Amino acid sequence: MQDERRLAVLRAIVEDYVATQEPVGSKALVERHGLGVSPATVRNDMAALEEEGLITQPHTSAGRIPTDKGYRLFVDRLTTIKPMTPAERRAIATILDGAVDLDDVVQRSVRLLAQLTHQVAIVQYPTLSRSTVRHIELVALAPARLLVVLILSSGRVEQRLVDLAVPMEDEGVAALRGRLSAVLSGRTVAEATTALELLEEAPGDGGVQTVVAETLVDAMSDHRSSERVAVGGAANLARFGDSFELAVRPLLEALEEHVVLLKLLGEAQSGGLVTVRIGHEGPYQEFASTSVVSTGYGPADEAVGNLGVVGPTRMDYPGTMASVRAVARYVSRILDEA
Amino acid sequence: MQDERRLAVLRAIVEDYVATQEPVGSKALVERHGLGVSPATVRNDMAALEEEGLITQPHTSAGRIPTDKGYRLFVDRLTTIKPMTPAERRAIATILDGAVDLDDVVQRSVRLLAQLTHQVAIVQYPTLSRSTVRHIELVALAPARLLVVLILSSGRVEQRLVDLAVPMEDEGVAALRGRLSAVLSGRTVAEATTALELLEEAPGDGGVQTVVAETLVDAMSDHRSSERVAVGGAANLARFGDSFELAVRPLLEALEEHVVLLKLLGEAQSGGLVTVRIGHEGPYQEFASTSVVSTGYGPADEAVGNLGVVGPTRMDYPGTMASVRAVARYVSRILDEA
DNA sequence: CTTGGCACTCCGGGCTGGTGAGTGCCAGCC
DNA sequence: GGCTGGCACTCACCAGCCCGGAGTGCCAAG
Repeated sequence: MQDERRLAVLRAIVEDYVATQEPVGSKALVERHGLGVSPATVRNDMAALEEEGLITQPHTSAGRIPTDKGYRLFVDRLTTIKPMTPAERRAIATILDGAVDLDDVVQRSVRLLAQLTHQVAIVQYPTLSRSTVRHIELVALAPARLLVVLILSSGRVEQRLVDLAVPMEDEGVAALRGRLSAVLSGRTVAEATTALELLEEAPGDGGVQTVVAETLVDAMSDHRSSERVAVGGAANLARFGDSFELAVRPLLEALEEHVVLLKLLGEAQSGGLVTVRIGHEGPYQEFASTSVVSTGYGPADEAVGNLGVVGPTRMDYPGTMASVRAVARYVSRILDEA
Repeated sequence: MQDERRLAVLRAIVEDYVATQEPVGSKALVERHGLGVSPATVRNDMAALEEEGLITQPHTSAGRIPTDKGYRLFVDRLTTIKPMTPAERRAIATILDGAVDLDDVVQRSVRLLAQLTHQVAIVQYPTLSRSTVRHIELVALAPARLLVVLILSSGRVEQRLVDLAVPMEDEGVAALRGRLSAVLSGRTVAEATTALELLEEAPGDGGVQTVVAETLVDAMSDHRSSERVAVGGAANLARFGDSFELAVRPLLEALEEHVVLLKLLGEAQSGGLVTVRIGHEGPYQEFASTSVVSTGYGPADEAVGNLGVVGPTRMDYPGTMASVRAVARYVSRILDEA
């Protein structure tokens, strides 16, 4: 079957090009990979592959490089995700198990992912929308000043200061805390928000209830809508090698635009599936020469956030996919335990 | 006085080189600046300036560029900090006044500074060491689980979860809170830390006091020693123009090493003084072609943190210094009000 | 001390020719 | 029908070369 051989040639081209970063020619190909045919045969195959739009030559009579379509086929059909070595697994486990709180988990994940893949890593903070209210605390710091603490099942703690128009008795604070706790405890953030909006309307103790409810709604919506991300491994941008202006610059600018990054990460994929967005497949044409490898994470198959890396289309897909998947799994496990 | 003219020539060279980024020759100099002498005269002056090590030529028979020493003299004696325009002042005020909490102030400052200077901005989070303990709260989330909340005068709120070996009565929690509050309230973080270390020793209620004290010490030391910084405007690295490998890469790598950034910012300068560290004057020789413009900020002349920008030695010092100073002042004012 | 003149240096761009990697095609072979 | 060796062809890349231009240093005169 010369059809199979052609795919083998495509795979060899992708692997070589990723490794050397140079167009790969027919002769080098047969030497490096053990396909038992002559260069001339490979040339014919290459012509066919080019016909199908899977590879291309940067200029006449140079070697071939894969097109986005070529990478796509490679990722979909020609590769299996490399398993992580035991040593790598241990390293991941040790680093992530040392985290002290949720933010620390996110920050460690970003660093880890950047190190493992030698690329720019992006980790989305877990969304609150699916987490539930575990506890609410009101603390009177001063007669007319309240500290509102909101603890969610995801482990996130939000706190806000509220200045009151009128001073408030300790019993009043306790009563309000009791009321809020009764209404909100165990509810999801979405449910809690609607419940609070009702409370806001109700006339209460001199407007205190209203302002506290507003604050809580604000605290909940804040980190749900303007979802935050952590970025790491910007130094790996240097790996783009050529085309500073073309590829590195737009990325550098995007790194501080968290909205753009979130869009790059894309929709959450649950169930351990890793999404690969190659070059122009993405939402921005500025990133025509970058690929995004991402996946969702979260306890028990329920995605509460995404993480992934972005790098040149010419990247080591099997290895990168493996790292992304492995880190997502460990993060999920940690969230499960917490 | 030809001595004065020589300094004028130096100033002109610095200004032209900063603007054009190209070595500046004698002819262009007399044309662009109105020094009423001939190119030949300027050449003599240039030779003298070169003799003193203030300027140099990249290669024989090219224009001159300032040396680090030349920039130093320029900054020290030849320039006054450009005042900000009213429009700029208003912009700064509007942006910073919109901040909702301490972290937001820091993040907005970084963005602002990066925008104003078109360079990489660094803002250190306020240190805790000078702030005092305003309030301590213990909340029993579960029989054997405590939430510890620590509120500091700087406005920072730290919270930790503590798992207890044995369950604890509500009265015990209240008593412990009272004891801690009595010992710590109003103390500086440093004082509080030593006080807590004594408490740790004392045998208490089944080790609860010990573990809570440890947690508090940890929370206080955490953000004091590993002081955090915010970074912004990484995209402005592109402004380095040439010498990607030489200048941009080390910086790109340093941007995630917060320790390095802190060292770059240097010692806090209070009293509105702006520090300029030019090229090799800094602590790292990798950054021989970058300068750091920084200053301290904090309420009432008491520096609680630094902020600044880092950019190529060839930068607009007067403008940059003005921006850094202006932002530091506004941030200080906000901290004063809070 | 300043100025105009002059010879000198050297970077940078454009042109040229040689080299090598790689291709496409064709005719022969299994 | 598919594979192979051979061969002519095409470019990118590099080194060498030349040349113009910007800029300098020096000198002698004002």
